[in-house]
Amino acid sequence: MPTHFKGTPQEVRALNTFIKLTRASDSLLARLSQRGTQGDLTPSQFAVLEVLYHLGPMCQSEIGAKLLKSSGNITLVIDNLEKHSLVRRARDQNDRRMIQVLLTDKGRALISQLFPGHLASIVDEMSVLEREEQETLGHLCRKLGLNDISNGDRG
Amino acid sequence: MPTHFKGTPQEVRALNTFIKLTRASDSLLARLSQRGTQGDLTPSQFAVLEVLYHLGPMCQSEIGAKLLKSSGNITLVIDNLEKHSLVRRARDQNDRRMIQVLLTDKGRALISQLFPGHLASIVDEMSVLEREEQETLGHLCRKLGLNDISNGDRG
DNA sequence: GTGTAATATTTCGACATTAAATCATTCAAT
DNA sequence: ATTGAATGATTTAATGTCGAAATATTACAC
Repeated sequence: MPTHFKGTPQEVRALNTFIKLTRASDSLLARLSQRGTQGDLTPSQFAVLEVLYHLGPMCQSEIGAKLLKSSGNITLVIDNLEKHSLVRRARDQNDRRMIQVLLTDKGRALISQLFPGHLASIVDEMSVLEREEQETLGHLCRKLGLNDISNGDRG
Repeated sequence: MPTHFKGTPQEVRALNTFIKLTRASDSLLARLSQRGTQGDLTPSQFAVLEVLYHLGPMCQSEIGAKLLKSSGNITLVIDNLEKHSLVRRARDQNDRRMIQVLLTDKGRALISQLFPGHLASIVDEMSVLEREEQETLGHLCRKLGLNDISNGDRG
C-alpha cells in the first residue's frame, strides 16, 4: 500500500520501497503456501527439513542461524517434527552441550518427495520476472539484507 | 543462504532470488525492530496504529485486507491495543456487522510521536541503495507481489 | 579439583498467526 | 414477513515467534 504519507522525496521513496519489499515477500510466501506444495508441514517445519536435506545434520543453534530464528523457536519446531518422527535428536559426542538434528528415513523420504514441487512453484512464481530482472532483484536484496546481520553462509 | 542445490540454471536462479528476497525482508524487519523505534508496540500493533493514523478510522476487515492478515488475527491485535487504550471500537450505525476502529487521543499521540523515528530508521536502512536502485527494487517487488493477491489500494 | 565464565538447549509468558467453527447482522428472493 | 445466503466479528486449537530466565555442559583460570 504505497502510502499517502507526505514527506521529502527521499522519505517517500524509502517508505514505498520498504512497503513493496515486505509486501512482495509476504504475498509470495502466502501464494506458495496456498499451492500446497509443502504438504502438511508448516513453513518453519518445511524450512528445517529442507536445510537438513541439503546441508546435512546440524545442531539447533546452527539451524536457527540459517533460518534467522531464535533458539527457543527452533526447540519447539524440532519438538513438533520429532513428534511426527521426521527428525531425531542426538547429543554431540564431542561437545555434549550441542544436539545434532538428523533426518529420519521418514523425514528424508518426505522432503525429497516434496522438494521438486516446491521448487517448481518457486520457478513458476518467479517467472513473471525476466532472467535479468531476477538477477537484479537478487543483487539488490542481497545488498539490502547484508546491512549488518550475520549472513555469510554457504554451508 | 544461496543454496547448494544442483538444478537447471533457471531453477538455481529462481531459488536464489527467492531466498535473497525473503532474507532481505526478514533481516530488514529484524533490524528495524532492534532499533526500538516502534516503542513497546509489536510490529502488528504498530502497523495497525500507523494505518489508522494515515488513513483514518476503518473497520477490522479493512485493516486485515491492508495488512494481509486474517480477521481472527485482527480481532486479537485490536483487543490488545484496546487493553492499552490506544484504540477504541465503535459499532457502525448503518451496518451493525461492522466495527469501526478509531485511534484514541492516547493512541494518536503515541503513533505521531513514534512515526518520525520509524521513518528515519527506514530511510537509514534504505540508504545502502542509491535512489535508482531503490526505485528498481520497488518496481521489481511490485511486479512480483502483484501476481494475484488483492493489492490495489491507494487508500 | 573447584569456581567461574561461556555455550547450547529448554522453559515460560506474552503476543501473533491461521483455519475452522460459531454468532450476529444484513441483504436478497420470495 | 420469512427464509436463506453472504458478510463481519469472535472464539478456539494448533503452531509459531521472541525474549528472558533457568538448566546442562564445557572450557578455563587458579
